[in-house]
Amino acid sequence: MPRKPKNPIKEKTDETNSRGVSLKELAAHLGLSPTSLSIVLNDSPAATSIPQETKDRIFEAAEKFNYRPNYFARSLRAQRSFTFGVLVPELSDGYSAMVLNGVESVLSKEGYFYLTASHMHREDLLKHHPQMLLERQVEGIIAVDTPIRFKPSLPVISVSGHDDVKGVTNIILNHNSAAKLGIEHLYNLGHRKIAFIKGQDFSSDTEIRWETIRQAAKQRGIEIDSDLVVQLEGDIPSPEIGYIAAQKLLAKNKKFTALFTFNDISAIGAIRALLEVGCRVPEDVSVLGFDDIYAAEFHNPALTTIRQPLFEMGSLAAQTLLEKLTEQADGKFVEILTVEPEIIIRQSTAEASRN
Amino acid sequence: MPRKPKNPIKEKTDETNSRGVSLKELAAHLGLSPTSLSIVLNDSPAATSIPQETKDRIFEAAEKFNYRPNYFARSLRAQRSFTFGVLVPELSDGYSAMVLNGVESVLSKEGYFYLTASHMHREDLLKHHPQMLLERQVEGIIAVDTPIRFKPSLPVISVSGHDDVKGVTNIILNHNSAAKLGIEHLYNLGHRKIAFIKGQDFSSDTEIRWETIRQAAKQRGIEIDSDLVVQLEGDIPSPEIGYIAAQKLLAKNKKFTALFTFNDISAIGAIRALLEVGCRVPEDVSVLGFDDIYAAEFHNPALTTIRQPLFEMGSLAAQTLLEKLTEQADGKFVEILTVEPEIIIRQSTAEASRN
DNA sequence: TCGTTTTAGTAAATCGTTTTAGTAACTCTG
DNA sequence: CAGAGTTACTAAAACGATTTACTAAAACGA
Repeated sequence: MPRKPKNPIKEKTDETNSRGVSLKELAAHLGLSPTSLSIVLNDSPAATSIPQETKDRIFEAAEKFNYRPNYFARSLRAQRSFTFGVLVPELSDGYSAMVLNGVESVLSKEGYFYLTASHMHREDLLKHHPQMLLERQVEGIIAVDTPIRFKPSLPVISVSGHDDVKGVTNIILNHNSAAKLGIEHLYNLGHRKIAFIKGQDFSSDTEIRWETIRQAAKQRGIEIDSDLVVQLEGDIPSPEIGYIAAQKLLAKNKKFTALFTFNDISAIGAIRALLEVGCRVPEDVSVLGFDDIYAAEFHNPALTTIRQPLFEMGSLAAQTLLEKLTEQADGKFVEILTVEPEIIIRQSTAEASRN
Repeated sequence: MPRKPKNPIKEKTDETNSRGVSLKELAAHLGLSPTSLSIVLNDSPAATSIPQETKDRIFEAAEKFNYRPNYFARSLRAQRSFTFGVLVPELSDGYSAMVLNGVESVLSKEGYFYLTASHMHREDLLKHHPQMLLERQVEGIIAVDTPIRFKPSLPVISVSGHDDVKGVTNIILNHNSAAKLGIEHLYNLGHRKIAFIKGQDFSSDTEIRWETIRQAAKQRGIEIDSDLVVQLEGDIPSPEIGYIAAQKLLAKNKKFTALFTFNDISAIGAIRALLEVGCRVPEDVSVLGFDDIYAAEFHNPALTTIRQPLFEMGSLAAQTLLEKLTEQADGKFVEILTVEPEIIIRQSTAEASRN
C-alpha cells in the first residue's frame, strides 16, 4: 500500500516543468530528508542501511517527477565539470572535424561533453581561449594542430602538435613512416625531380613533415632542388592556397615530374594550377596528397595520399585524457603516442614521364 | 600608503595555484567582506556607495591574485550557463562545420560557449542528446539539419529544418529562389532532359528542395521523367553515396543532358560515375551542385552550384537565439527567417549537347 | 539484562558566488 | 539639535546538491 505523500508536489504541466524538481522538493514530497534521497540515488556506501522498500519509493518518485540533479550544484560540490575543452584552428577544414568525431565518440559514452574554441592561428586567441576554457572548469584540454601558448595547469593532450611542452602528451603520426611511404612510392614510379609544397609556418606539422621528407629523400638518393620547394601561405581552409603555391612553383619554370604536397586540400588546389598550364595529372606530373580527407577519393583525378587516421587520433586523445584524470599523479606519464600512416594509392600518381 | 593585508594569502606558486583564489580568501586578505568585493567586481548598483580608493584596492588585489569567479557557483546562483547546445548530424560533412563557424563567431563575442552533439540521424540519439543538453543547463539549442524529436522546453533555433514545431524558429534558405536559379540556369543552357538526385529521406531539406524544384520545372515547362529521379541513400558524408545514386541513374539507360544534385558532395560522387562510363562533364552532361562547400570551386570540373550562405545561417541562428533569451516572452515570435541563395557558375555546366 | 552493533535515518556544513536586508557612522537641513 | 539622507560597509540567505557527523530505535549477544 503506497503511503500518502507528505507534501505533495503539484503535478507540473508541460508548461511549468521547465525547471524540473529539486532534491529538496522531492524529499518533502516523500517525507524524507534530501540526504536520504541523495544517498539512495547515488548508491553511496551509506545506502546499505536503507531498506529496499524505501529505496523503491525514492526511485519511483524520482522517475515519476523526472528528477535530474542540477548540474551546477553537483559540479560545484564535486569540483568536476565532466567537460573537456577542444582547441582547433578552424572547424571547416575537414581535418579538425574528423578528429572531433573521434573525440566525441569516446566522450559521449562517458557522459562527457566538450567545448570547442577555434583560434584561426591568431596569437591573441591562442592565449585567450585556453583561459576561457579554464574558467569554464574544463577538466582537460585537447589541442588539435594547435601550438601551446599557455601554461598547462591541467591535463593537456596535443594532437599533431610538436611543441614539446612539459606535461603535455602528444599524439602524433609516425612522420618517418609517412615520409618514407611517400618518397618510396614516388621513387618506385621513377620520379627523381620532385617538387614540394611545405605547410604554413604556423601549422604544427610543417617542420617535422619537411624534416622527415628531406631525410627520406636523402636515403633514397633523391636530391631536393630548393627551387622546387614552395610554402603555403594564408590560413583559409580552401584549396586556393595550394593553387597559389603551385603557381609560384610553376613560375620558376623548372622541370619536375612529381609534386608532394602538404595536405589533400593543397593538392587539390595545386592540381588546378597544373591543369591550367596544360600539365596533365598524373601523365605529366604526379601529385601526392596527405591526410586522406573525404574529398580525396572522389577528386579528379582521385588523390594518391598518405592517410592519417584522424578519427582514431581523436578517440585516442579523448581516451588518454580520461585515463590521465583517473590515475592520480601516480601514473607513469606518457609523452608521445604514435599512430601509423598508410599510403592510399589512387590515380593522381603514375610512372614518371620520360621526356 | 598601501594597507597591510589582514590575512595575507600566501603567494601561490605556479604549482599550487591550480584552483585559484576564492572570493572569500580574497576578501579575508583585504579585510573586507565577500559581499563588498562582489559588489565592486560586478559593478552592481550598490557599488556607487563604495569609495574609489576601496574599489581600487579590490581591483588591484583581484588582478594580483588573478581572481576568477567560479563558474559553477556563479551559474548555480544566477541559473544561467552561458552555454548553448548544438545538434548536428555529423561534423565532417563540410556543411555543419561551416554553420558552426558562424555560430562560434557570434557566441565568442558574448562570452558564450556551445556543446556539440552529433546524432548521425539515429532516432535514439535524436532523443537522448537534447535530454543531455538540457541536463547541462544549456540556455538554448541550435539544431542544424536536424529533425526535432523533443519537446522544446527552452528556445530552439533550427537551421535548415522543416519540422514546423511550435516555438521553434526556423532559419531556412529561400528554396523557391534556389530552385528557380538552378532550373533557369539549366533551361537557359538549353537543357530539357534533366535528371535529379534527391536527398536522403532523413535529411530535412530533401522534401522542400524537391517540391520547389518540381514547381520551378513546371513553370518553365520542363517535364520531369520519374525514371530520371534517384535518391541518395546512406548517411556517410562521402561523395560515395552520390556515386552510387548516379550509377543507379545510369543503369536506367535513359538519356539526359543535365543532372541537378542534392548537394556538392553528391555532385562530386556523381561526376565520378559519369566519367567512368565515358560521359564528359560538362560536354555531355552538365552537373549542378548545391551548397558551395570549399571543395566545389577546385573540383575538376569546378562545380556550378547553388550557394547557401552557411556561415551567415550559423551566425544568424546564434544571434537570434541570444535575442530570444533577452526579450522575456514579450517579443513577437518570429517563426521563419529566410536567407537568399546565389548561383555560382563554374565549369560543370554548359550548353546542352545536340545529339 | 546490559552493552554493542546494526538499521534507518537526519541536521548541518560545504562548494563559491550573488542578493537581500540590514547596521552603524557620518553629513545635511531647517 | 532632531530627523532624514547618504556613505560604507556586512551578516545571512539562497542557489541545489553531497558529505560528514550525528541520533534514535531496533536487534543481537553473552
